[in-house]
Amino acid sequence: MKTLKSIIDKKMENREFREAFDEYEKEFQIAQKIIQLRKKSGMTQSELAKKANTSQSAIARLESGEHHNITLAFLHKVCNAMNIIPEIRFKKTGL
Amino acid sequence: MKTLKSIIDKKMENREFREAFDEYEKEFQIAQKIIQLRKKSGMTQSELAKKANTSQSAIARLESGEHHNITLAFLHKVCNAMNIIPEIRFKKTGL
DNA sequence: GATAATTATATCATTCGTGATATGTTAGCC
DNA sequence: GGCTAACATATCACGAATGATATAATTATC
Repeated sequence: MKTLKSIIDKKMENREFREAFDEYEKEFQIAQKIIQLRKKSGMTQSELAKKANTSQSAIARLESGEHHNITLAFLHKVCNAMNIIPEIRFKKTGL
Repeated sequence: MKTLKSIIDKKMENREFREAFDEYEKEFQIAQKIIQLRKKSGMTQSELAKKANTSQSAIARLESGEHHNITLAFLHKVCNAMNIIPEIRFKKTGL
């Protein structure tokens, strides 16, 4: 029986796919976190955009998690508008 | 007497300058960390570049800390080549 | 000091993220 | 239903990061 999991597991054996998937997941997590933080601060996308000197569409794009190539400058800018500081830590992988 | 610190402190009163400075410092920290991790793994810039599918000049640029607009994708790529995962955490500022 | 290895800097083309605007979609409210 | 607010999506110009290459500068080794 071909479950979705079995298909993904098979794909995961491929290094490129695995890395792309992991990266995508991380960006998605960032997107989710941004949404969470924005709602907690009680702002709409437009309000946050204005405070961060950007556009509502840019915020929507960030929160969509589709583009996994955001710049650190942009992330900082958005976070600053929410009184948040994004910190980066470097951890060893399992390998 | 005009010390360097007094001049910087004065500039720090300006919001834009302060944010730019803070951001610059963070990028510089990332750059330093990358250098540290690369040396610990015993690779040259060229070796790391090859492993990360980029160029030696790109690694040098990253490590120089001059460009504070690196993309997360690029950071991930370089880190992956060192078996490192960059994690992002969101912290509240003092305000 | 010469030579080689490593890193820094410069330049250019290309790709891609961002800003901006407009428009589509959805959900809630009257 | 119509209306409004909030969010999603599309498109385009522009600027900036990246890839690539070459070359200068630095460091290490002899």
